[in-house]
Amino acid sequence: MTPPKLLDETALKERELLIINSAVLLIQQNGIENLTMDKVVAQVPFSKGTVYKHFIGKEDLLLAIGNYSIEVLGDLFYRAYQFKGCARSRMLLLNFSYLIYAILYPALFQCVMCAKSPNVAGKSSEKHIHEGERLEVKLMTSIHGIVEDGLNDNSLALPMKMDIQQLCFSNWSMAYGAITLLSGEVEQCSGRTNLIVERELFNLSNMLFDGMGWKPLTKDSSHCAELQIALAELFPQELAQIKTKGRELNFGSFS
Amino acid sequence: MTPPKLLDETALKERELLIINSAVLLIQQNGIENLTMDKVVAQVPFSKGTVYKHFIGKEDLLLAIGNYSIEVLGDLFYRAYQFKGCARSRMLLLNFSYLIYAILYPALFQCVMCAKSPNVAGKSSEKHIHEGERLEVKLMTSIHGIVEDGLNDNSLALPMKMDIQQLCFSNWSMAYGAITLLSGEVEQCSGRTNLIVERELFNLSNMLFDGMGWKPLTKDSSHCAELQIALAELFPQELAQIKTKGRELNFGSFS
DNA sequence: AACGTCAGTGACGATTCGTCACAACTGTAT
DNA sequence: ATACAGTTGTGACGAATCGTCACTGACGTT
Repeated sequence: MTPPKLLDETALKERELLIINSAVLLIQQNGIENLTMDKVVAQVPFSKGTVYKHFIGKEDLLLAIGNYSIEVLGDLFYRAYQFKGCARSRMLLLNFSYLIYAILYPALFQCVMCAKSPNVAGKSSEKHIHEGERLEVKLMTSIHGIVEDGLNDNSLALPMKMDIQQLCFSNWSMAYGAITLLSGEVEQCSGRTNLIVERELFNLSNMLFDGMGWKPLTKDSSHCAELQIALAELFPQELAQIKTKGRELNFGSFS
Repeated sequence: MTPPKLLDETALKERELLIINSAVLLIQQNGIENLTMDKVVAQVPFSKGTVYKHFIGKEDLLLAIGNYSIEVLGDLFYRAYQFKGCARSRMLLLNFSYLIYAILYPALFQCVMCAKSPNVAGKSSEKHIHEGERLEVKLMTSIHGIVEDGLNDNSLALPMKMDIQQLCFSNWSMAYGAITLLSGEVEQCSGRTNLIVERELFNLSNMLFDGMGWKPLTKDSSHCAELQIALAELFPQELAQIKTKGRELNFGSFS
């Protein structure tokens, strides 16, 4: 009585990924606001009905793209977490991996934010929502891990009755704010003149870490030189890709 | 030969405001993603053509709403700037006025972010874009003023070769990140459990100010008690309104 | 060969956007 | 009063998009 499964599970996954990649391409070309299901269908060797078998609507597709984006970011974070060096240096490195991500994949960066909005999540399938939650936990694990390393080697102590989660969030929201406001998607920020995103992220991170009392403090260490070396060693491909785009992480303006 | 101006300038402004307010109401009810020009037209005693005389498109209307929102926020900021007390306290107060704004007018808060996206600005009229820039400068003036006060009374010194604008931006992006991620519009943040936006904003602000070396440092002052008193004195109406919404700024969980 | 099930299709109705040809109005000149 | 010119207001319309559903075709079982 079990109805025969005529369709391969992996083939379905592959097709889903094909649709997602086509959509990402369209977003890169036309902007997220001009993404239409009709265009996606036209890009893909399936009909509209088939696409709607995978994604119950436009928002569901957007959420799936967001999930994919989080996965990409998660890999970058994990590499920063695993890198050598003291905890504070690695947290700075992680923040810069976030920046690299935002520069390299602006469309993906935008999709994550977009997928977080309640209107998107509200119209999405349970399946994709749960998958997103799973991926986010994985993402936070790297941040969590670095903070714990700092606590374990006594370079960091929990300040002002805060717990680990709060410290993680502090760093996250700071980096998020700086990158969001400066990394290009927001063009009309009046305070933007003369602000250089890599310099501000660097200063802001260090001020926050100093405020946490996370050793070695800025006055006792040359975090900038360290960071440049670590970036070059950990993300050589990504930095080259950024150069291809005509951009470059510039540390010349601050030392 | 001058063609007669049959329409009053102030009447036009009034009508524009009426359209904006109707749109804001619709956004509050249905969410920003379900705002349609047809619905706006239905809410308003004018025809579609007339509405399109004021706003060249949906995005232009959105930008105008964003401008209106910035104006509202600018008033709150200015009040924080003018309040008594030391500079650091007032900057903290300003950050909390931002939070009050986000809680009290979530639709407006969302519109500002939305209006910043390039797809909206790209489809808007020059007139509304310029007006937005003007309003933003006004907004930044309050932040700028508080930092300058801090520099003047020597409670703050520019750290690490940074200038005033960079310090302003640091505070702004930090507050922006924390409030955006926690103030409710973003529901699915995995790190969100057990995080209380007023507590995190308070801690994050103080850590950043400590990192800047902005006196009095946290260890030397009871910023929390001060803040509560200042908020009650400066924003009594707003706090009452927040209570009306079933929410309340809760300082019990941290002291 | 007949039948049942499932994948796949694309035409269709419903919405929404923004426009434009026309209607209505206002003030001035005759 | 009437004619007229310029301005303002209207809503029907075409184009674009969304998501659905009745249908087709392929495959396996009886």
